[in-house]
Amino acid sequence: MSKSYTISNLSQEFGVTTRTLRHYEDQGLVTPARDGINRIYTSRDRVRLKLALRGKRLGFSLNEIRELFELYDLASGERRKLEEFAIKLDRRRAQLVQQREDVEVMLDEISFFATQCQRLLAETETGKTKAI
Amino acid sequence: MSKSYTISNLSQEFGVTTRTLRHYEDQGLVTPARDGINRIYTSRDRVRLKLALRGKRLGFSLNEIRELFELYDLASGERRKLEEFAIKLDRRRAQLVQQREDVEVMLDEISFFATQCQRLLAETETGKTKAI
DNA sequence: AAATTGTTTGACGTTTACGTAAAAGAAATG
DNA sequence: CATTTCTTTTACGTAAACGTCAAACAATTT
Repeated sequence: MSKSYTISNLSQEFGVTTRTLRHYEDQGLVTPARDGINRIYTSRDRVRLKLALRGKRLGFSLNEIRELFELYDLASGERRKLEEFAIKLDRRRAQLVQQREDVEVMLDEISFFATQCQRLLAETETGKTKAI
Repeated sequence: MSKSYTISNLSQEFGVTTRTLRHYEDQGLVTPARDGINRIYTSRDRVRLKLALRGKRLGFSLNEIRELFELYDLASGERRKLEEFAIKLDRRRAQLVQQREDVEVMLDEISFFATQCQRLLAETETGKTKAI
């Protein structure tokens, strides 16, 4: 008897709208059961939602996320599927490595600007402005 | 006399369409000069394009990228602007830190799957399949 | 000169990821 | 019982980021 959630439960927990959750269902990212007419989300749905949102933050499309889920679900290994899987994985990995690099560079730049900014703010604060 | 580029030069170098470059101009990300009617991109445009594409890979919108460029251009420090700048920077930094975390987790997961995948592929290759 | 190639400016089309509104049913609460 | 509150489906709307013509002009190349 694992936990179950209503649509607003998950909506609130993850800070998304119920519309979003229904949309994700349309896109096959979550597959809640029904209590009569109402959606009942399982902890599996919750995990998927979490993964989906992380994917989103990384710029993956819902479609790509669904594909990843399908790959996660790949249980019995048909050779052909596995090969495709391996190729896709490698593409993703390369992409992520690039992204990690991007993030590092961007963080460096931002921290430079932040420093500059703090310095300038400090100056004006102590009245050390050039002109006045 | 720094280098200059045609639209197809940059288009090819960065693997984007000319339409994209024109679109980025519409959005104020690049500001090529003109040789008669034709666009002439400077190395400054090239740098901006590079930055823009990195921003895109990280999931920034063109609008956010433009805002960042405006911040880059912020030369004379009006106190108010600087404060807003600092706040925006901090939000971005938090976002990037989260993203870095996301990337790490995702890379871990992917490498796990890759390993599994390789193992399965190796098995089928050597005919060590369970049933047959 | 004719044809190809590269460029321009519109301008409408498309995909993604939801937003938003409407109408209606179910459940909780005063 | 009446009224919120939560939920449902249906369906049109929208913002972003280009795609995709079309028509026209300029510079090369044959």
